[in-house]
Amino acid sequence: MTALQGVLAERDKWSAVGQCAIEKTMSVVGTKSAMLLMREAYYGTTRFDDFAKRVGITKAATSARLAELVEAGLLTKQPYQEPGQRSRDEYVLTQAGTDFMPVVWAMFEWGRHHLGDTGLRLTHLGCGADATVEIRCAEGHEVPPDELGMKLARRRGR
Amino acid sequence: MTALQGVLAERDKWSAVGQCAIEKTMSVVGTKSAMLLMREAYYGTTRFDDFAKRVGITKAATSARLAELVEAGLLTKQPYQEPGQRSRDEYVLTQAGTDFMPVVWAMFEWGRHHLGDTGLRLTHLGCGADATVEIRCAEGHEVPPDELGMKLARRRGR
DNA sequence: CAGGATCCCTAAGGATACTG
DNA sequence: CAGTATCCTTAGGGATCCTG
Repeated sequence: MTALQGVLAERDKWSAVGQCAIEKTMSVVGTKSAMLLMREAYYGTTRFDDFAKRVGITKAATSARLAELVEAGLLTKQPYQEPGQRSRDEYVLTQAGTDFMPVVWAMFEWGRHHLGDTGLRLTHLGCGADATVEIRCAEGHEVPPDELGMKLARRRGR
Repeated sequence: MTALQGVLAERDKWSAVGQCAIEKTMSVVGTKSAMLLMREAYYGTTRFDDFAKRVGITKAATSARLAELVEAGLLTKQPYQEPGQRSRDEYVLTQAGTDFMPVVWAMFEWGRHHLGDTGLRLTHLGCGADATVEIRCAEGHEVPPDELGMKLARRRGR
């Protein structure tokens, strides 16, 4: 039982506020290949062919998905030049792309627990302990499902 | 620059370990409607028609997606009976479904920051502070992108 | 209320071949 | 290496109508 279930009465009001952030996010990066491309970007991949090979999708799909991720602001194309070669582009993470990490690693963690563990673990390099994705509040408390709520904040201009 | 980028040398070895957890997760719940159905489940929706109406998809899609979520173990069908009515099923969250929260709310938070804020906020009901989705280690440290690593643990039987 | 059936359209993505 | 172009298959999902 999650505490959010208490908000059903207000829920319909929120729809009126505008399209849900989850829906917008899924529209932008809601395909398997987009998620896997982001994963590869986190692993350090920057070259087109490496993306295609490591994700295991065709170049056509790679091209389409990378273009969308660039357009959505998660990656940027940056020119680089190897000696004797013409200038090419590589795909590097933006701040928005790095901010997307919790989504990808939350999926990783959920899959690991519920769909079979491959032995891979996220770790905190600073102290060596395993890392995971959690819901926490600004006061630093871990927020269990039954203490998670939703509120409609007064919006400040922007 | 993320620290994970140091792992590229080992990365190809991991592919051999088996299909990535992110990929498996996306195969199971990788559609926009599945995510939105989970969101509604967190808000407390349990009835078929309410899911269809609140998510804004057709009953055919609702039926297909809910069946997949039940099969994947995120929801269960539970019989209920209203006085004078025949017995029907409602869809309730399982533990695996509740465990999926970080994925959905991480998308919510990312969309809120990068695709336009609707004013909705996650809150910790216990203390009233805003809540968010973070990467933390077992020692309780918040893990910034440049301190997040990946390691291949020895797998223990199960 | 909780679907199933049918029809149709679009997006994702594989395979293959070609280009600068 | 970094794509583009073409062809084809499948899955997601809207619209509409029907059923217990």
